[in-house]
Amino acid sequence: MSDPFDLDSTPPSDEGAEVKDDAPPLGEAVPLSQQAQQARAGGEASVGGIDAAAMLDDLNDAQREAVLAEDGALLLLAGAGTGKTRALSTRIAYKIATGQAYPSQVLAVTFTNKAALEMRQRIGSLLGSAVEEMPWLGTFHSLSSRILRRHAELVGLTDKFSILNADDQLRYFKQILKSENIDDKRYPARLIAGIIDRWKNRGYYPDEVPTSEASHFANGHAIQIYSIYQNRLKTLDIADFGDLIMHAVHILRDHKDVLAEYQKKFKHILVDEYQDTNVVQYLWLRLLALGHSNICCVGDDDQSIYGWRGAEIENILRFEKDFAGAKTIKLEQNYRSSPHILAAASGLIKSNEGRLGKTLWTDRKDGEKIFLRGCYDGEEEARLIGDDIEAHHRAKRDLNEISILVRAGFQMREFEDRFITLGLPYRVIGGPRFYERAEIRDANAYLRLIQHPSDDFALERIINRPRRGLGNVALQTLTSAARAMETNLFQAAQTLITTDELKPAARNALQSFIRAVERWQQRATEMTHTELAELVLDESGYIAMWQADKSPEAPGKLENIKEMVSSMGDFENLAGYLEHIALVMEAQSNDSGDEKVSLMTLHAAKGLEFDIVFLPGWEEGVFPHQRSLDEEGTRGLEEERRLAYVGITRAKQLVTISFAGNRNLHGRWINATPSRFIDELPCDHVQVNDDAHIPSPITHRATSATHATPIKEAWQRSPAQTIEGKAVSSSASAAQSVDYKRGERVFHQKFGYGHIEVVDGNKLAIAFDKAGRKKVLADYVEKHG
DNA sequence: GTCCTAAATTTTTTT
DNA sequence: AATTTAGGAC
Repeated sequence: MSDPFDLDSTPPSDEGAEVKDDAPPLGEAVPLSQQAQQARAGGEASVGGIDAAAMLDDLNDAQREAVLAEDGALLLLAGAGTGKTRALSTRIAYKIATGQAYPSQVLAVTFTNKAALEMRQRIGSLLGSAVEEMPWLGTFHSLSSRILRRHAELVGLTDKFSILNADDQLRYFKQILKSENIDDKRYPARLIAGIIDRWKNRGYYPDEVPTSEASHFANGHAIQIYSIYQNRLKTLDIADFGDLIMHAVHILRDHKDVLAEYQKKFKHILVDEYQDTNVVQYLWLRLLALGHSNICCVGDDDQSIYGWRGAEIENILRFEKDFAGAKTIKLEQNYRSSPHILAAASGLIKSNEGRLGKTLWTDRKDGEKIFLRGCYDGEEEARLIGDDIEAHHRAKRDLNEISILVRAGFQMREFEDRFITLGLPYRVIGGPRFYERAEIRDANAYLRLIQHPSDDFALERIINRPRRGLGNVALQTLTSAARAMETNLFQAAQTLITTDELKPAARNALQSFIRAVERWQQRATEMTHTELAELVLDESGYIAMWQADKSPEAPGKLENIKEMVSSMGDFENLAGYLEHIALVMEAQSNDSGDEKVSLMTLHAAKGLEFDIVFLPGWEEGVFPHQRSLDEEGTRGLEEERRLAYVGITRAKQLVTISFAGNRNLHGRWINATPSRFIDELPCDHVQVNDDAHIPSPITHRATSATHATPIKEAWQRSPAQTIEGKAVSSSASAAQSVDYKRGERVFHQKFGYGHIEVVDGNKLAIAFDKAGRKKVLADYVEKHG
């Protein structure tokens, strides 16, 4: 009887909720201005001892207007640093505190889990502990997943469906390409995946794709694969990321009764980062908001940076047409950045066309101009930034308030290398994720298979990990058997072990594997999911496999698995845990509050702020990224420019933009040109900085740009030298044969000091004091007493 | 079926 | 440059 997703579980009582839903304690009947006065006067409007009026005290006029605006469609056009999350959270908290809505009647949607968490915390602190639950606050994906589980049968799934991750998805596309005899050189799986993803972002099932697109994209192969793929997912009872939202929209669209239920349920809909919504997400909102149109969207057209994921900036530009009678409130007072930073960012974004147009202003007067620095190459850039950060650190600046924002992940490496050498503590945000590590995915695959035997992707992953003698041939046989029977691999395997299609050795191996899984499934009902995980990882031999592994990373992997198992205790049951890892991917950061510099991509930085921000790699081809220009033209360029805008506006006090004259990109030296965005920065707010305060070890470089030099001239002069003569550096350390022994202490140019753990010919596995375990060639280290 | 070597491919951004 | 994939030897 207990349905975890019961729509009306949170209000005081199920029956009562119906009535109260229609007549909230203090209602829309009272004009809002009056209501606000009441609230200010003494909090009569408040419920549960919370002082709703106090929430308004620290807001500016526009923010207060946003909180108090009448029901109906409302667009908050909020520039960077204008307190949009604050306004949105307060609007929700205010509605709850004044009794206009129960927490369970508020649908609040964000894009990232991080944003959802932050909003939850903000609302929580506004409301105190009085109202903790906000069951319908989450990301589009997590909320859709909930809706989908509740009505899965309407789209041919069960409530236990698994969620497919991008990795397995791509592997499966490759399989289909092969089995359909499609040339994967001409039509790479990535391309097909991209096309299908775009269709899903627009909400098209295979039979709904416009015919012209269906026949032209990838010569018709895309639609062919999409159709096969979607059918297969259905038989396996699996949904991918795109499906979560697409299926939810189809359910709402095709089942009036279900839609009505949710429409009635959600009295208030609030959406964060509206500029990033794509077509399906728009439909999703549109359907749910239909009727009362009680929807409040917050966004900034200048921060739309997810066009490549299907985001339609038009959604926000069109808002007032979409929702008749919509009201727009602009939040323009910026509380974050200094005037120079704000002016530089505003000047840059002016080059974009088709903006809604906001004028950010601040009453701050302090602050320095943006620093611009040309460097010889990427290594020097990393060194100079490292030096700057050390200087800030010595000046007692908090490292947590310093960040380096890069265009793409590969740019992070040289900074990590440099920071390790310096011993400078740093954290990578959105870097390699815990749940994406191979050992964690293996362990989870065991659990997925037990939970949901039709999860072919899980079975394929672990059927031969550890080695059971079930290699490609056995898997091939199994796959074709499954296809012939039109069922999943697990069921096919159960049949296959009763026939003699497989050789005896393989058949026995398969049989004992299947029996083991069946046994674990039974045990699952009689123990906690944590105990189950321990049992399975032990009995399967998976733990033993890593224990027997002599490679230096094996102990770390075992450590990760241990961490994973212990984290499972935070979840109610196995299903809850699996749902979490599929949707969240990020392990809860148990960051020990230590001071650390943050390193991340510009995309990951959205919504964050720092005192000091470094923006390296502003070179044509890197930023704006070449691919973006090639594939999206002007549209792509404008999105890159918005990304630059996002980067600059993260800073409260200090921005340092830099570029290198020579850049090593995947092994080739490129003679780089400074980014066009540098030219677009207004000169009055930029200071060309040639490291007057930090002596540069590169002597053959021009070092004379003055503060007054216009930006253009400065960069044309400074980093003009190219790479000749540079590539000699590594050949100097000729291979002298030295004997190394286990336990010996050594020094490495990049990783610092460490001791040898394993000697394998001229290869050494070394545990570095700061850099952790690495495999290194003996030529690159020297002995150290 | 497994292991080793050579070649190809990667690097835009994420739920 | 580094990691993944394919092919060939055993």
